[in-house]
Amino acid sequence: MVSDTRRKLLDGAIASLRDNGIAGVSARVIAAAAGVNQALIFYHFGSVSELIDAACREAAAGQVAAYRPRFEAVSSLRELLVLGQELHARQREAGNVAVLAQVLAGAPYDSRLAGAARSALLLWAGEIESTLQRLLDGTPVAEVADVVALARVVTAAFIGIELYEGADPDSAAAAFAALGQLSVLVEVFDELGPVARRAVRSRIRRARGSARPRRSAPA
Amino acid sequence: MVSDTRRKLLDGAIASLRDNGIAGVSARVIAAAAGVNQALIFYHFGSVSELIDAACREAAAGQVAAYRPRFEAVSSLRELLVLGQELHARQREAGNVAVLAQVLAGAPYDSRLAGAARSALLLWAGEIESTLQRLLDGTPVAEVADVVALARVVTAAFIGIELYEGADPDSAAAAFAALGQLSVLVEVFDELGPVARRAVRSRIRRARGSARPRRSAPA
DNA sequence: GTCTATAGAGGGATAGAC
DNA sequence: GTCTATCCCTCTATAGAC
Repeated sequence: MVSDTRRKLLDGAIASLRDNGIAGVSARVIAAAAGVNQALIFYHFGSVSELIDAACREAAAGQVAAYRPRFEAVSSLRELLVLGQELHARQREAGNVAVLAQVLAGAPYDSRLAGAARSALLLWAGEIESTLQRLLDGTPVAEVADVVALARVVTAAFIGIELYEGADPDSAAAAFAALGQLSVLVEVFDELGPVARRAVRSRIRRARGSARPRRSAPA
Repeated sequence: MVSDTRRKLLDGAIASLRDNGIAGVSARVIAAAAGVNQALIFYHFGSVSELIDAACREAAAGQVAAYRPRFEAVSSLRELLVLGQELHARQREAGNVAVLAQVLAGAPYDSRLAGAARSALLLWAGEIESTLQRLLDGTPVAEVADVVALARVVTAAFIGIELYEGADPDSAAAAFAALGQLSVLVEVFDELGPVARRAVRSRIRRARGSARPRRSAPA
């Protein structure tokens, strides 16, 4: 059972990150958002970075768990996209993806943040990965695409769009629309069935000669 | 002609953003990197945000101009990807994409940074857009994809991968590999020619009924 | 245009009373 | 566990000498 103050601080950290950005968070800002004394951050978590680390891990785990049934209900790429758009829209209220983007921006300069970011990315990418695995299994696309890696591009693109949104909301909307178009393309491709499969196989044979071989799924 | 001090400050701002992140830059840090007195930032630019704004716009314009011939020489999606990977690798030295990611992270909380980020994104996305336009013109993919929007997803994905790299370098490499696989898919698709075209057209007709209509290119 | 010095706010972190 | 008070540092920005 997490004590009341710890709870408030974890929530306050996420709220501050969302409202002030990684450049605007501080012990005082977080404590004010949490409604507790500033010194308690150091008593309970040791430092601001450690608090953010804990808050980010917890929030990501909770969010991913909450969306798991939704991911499991998805039965096509376009449904996955719709889920992504909903997730993006909900960010206005909860802001968890925006928070992740902020932590990610700070990661290269703070090892605690890096750990938190890695943990959150793994959770989200894992969820996307198992969904893609299920959707693409046995399709021609699966022959050419490494699903693990694909899940990571999708995750990266999602975060990129989130950041894009902060600077240029209209363009971000257009980017989402384009993702939808790409998913249509993949679906059409899969509907081509054997024709596509043959073309893919012959292309891969050709590519093997000149390009580096396709990597197997990393750990 | 940009004065010597202004020049040093513009360079120092980019270097500091790259080395310290948006959360770690300050007038003192930038002045130290530039090797000039801290007070000169305010004399020449008015504020730290305004300096970053100017530096970011200038750097983006310079980088895009420098890469323009390379973009123009690209003749396939996979070549475009190779160019992207090279650009990504060069970031270890110049760090301009990482800088853009940092500015982007700060954009929602600072209108100056937002302007700088918008400007840089427009430049990069524009370059990618005209390249894609050239590569995809007349292909089946062009029938389903809005090139303007597509360029923005690619830009967003690129930035997302850059951030991903800061937290989890191995995964970022995997993400790049997946982009390569997607470009193979698109190429195979285009090689299918009339078959793909017919499938796309019929799919679009079906989609028009249930989904919202495809948007025309925004301004 | 460049410097020193400094005002005044806010930062992380700790000591010690309760 | 929580509080106040505080140390000492860094921050932006400006004033004023040169």
